Amino acid sequence: MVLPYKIIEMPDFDTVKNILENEKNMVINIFGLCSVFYDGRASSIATYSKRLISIKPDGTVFIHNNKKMKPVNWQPSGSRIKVDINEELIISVIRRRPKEVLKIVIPIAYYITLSSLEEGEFRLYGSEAEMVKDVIENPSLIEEDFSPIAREYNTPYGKIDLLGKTSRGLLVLEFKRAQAGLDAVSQVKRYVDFIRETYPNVRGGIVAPAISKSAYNLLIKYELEYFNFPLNRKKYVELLR
Amino acid sequence: MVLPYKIIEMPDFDTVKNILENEKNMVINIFGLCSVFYDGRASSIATYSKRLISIKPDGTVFIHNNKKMKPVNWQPSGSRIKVDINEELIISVIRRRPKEVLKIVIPIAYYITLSSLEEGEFRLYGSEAEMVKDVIENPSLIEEDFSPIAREYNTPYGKIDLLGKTSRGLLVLEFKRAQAGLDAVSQVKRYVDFIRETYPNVRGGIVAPAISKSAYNLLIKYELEYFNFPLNRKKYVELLR
DNA sequence: GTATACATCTCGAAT
DNA sequence: ATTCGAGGTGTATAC
Repeated sequence: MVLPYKIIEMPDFDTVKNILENEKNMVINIFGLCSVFYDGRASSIATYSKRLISIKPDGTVFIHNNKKMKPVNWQPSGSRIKVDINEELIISVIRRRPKEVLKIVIPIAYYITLSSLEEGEFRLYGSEAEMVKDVIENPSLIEEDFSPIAREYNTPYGKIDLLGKTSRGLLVLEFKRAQAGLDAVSQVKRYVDFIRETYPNVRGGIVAPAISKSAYNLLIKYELEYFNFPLNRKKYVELLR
Repeated sequence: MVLPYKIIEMPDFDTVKNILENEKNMVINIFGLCSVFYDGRASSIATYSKRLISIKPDGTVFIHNNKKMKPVNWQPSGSRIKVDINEELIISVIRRRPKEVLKIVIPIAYYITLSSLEEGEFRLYGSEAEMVKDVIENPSLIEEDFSPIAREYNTPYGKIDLLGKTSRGLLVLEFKRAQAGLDAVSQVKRYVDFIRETYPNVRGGIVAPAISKSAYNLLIKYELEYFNFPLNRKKYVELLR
């Protein structure tokens, strides 16, 4: 039986270089002392410290320290990897668009692991798209005579989540899966202003399980409306059993 | 010399449980077959697949598959970890606020690594805050007679990056380190509308290295202004040498 | 390619 | 504890 992993402790630089250049289907983790230089959308310097470097077959690279979710440095998928050996091991990760370079300088590698990860099957429940779907399937959740016209309706100033009408005219709806903030109010305002240019009889509203105090104040100032719509989580929890 | 890591291949469940409960200063990586159930802000199911689980001392947990930057599942720092052994190894990661639970079910663990990662020193150059600083130090970059009054000036509808005045009245400035979009325009609009309520003689503008076409159109519609301000990257690149 | 908005966004700062 | 906005946001999607 072939094991789905390989581990090399205290590898020399040639071994690491060889692995990085030839193992194209494994996720590679290197634990070592390293300094990291980034230049692209911004620039950064991370001085020598013990960090964990992960490299995926699709060109994703990230470097973690001992805290938090966010890597210290990274490069998204599609990046190209180059390895050089000097006094130290140097891994360069290059991205074309936007043009950016990550340079990882490694004086000591404590171990390197190769693991044959899979993509796996994954399902997520409770997205904004599902909220919109729920409303389309049951429009009276919004107003008794609400009837949807278009989903993701395009305007020059952004896409309307759901455009519909009632006996009182058009209704522009912006959905938020969590508490709505100022940005959500500004979105609806942009859409309603645009629609109103050609169709004066239009209202706008936010559909969300909650709204921040100042967002609500702004909403009122703009003469928009708030539709409280608690995400029905129960049905998703059922699926997890 | 004590090595800054430990690796156990094909560990039994008791060994993994013991490590997770007692090794409080190491970053722990487990490569194994696992299924993952998440319920909290949303819900998700990841069926059995070979994935890499990382656990940091601060309670951060993330689970990667073989592609992309984003973990399949995760839990941010501050989460509490509980380990149970049944037929399978079950790692529960619990967060209080918001209330959410991640359940990792592991029938086979191929290896577990413990690595003593450090926080390290890190500096980032090229943030929006630096742009604002540059303008404050050299206000004529905006307009000949521009003079800053307040940074991060608070309004009920968000914070103004930089409030200043010229001979023509007040000037509200919103900075963007990259290309400005519709959202940036909406921000300035909110701030200018508010200031105008008490001080009619006010203009608003976006300071950015670029602006999208539709954002520019909206800017004009709102009678706001665009100040082209290319981020001077050269000085940061110098620092990387 | 460009742009727009979502995200279990994460994270820090300020109230 | 809440809320706001920045972020090297990443990611998918539509044009």
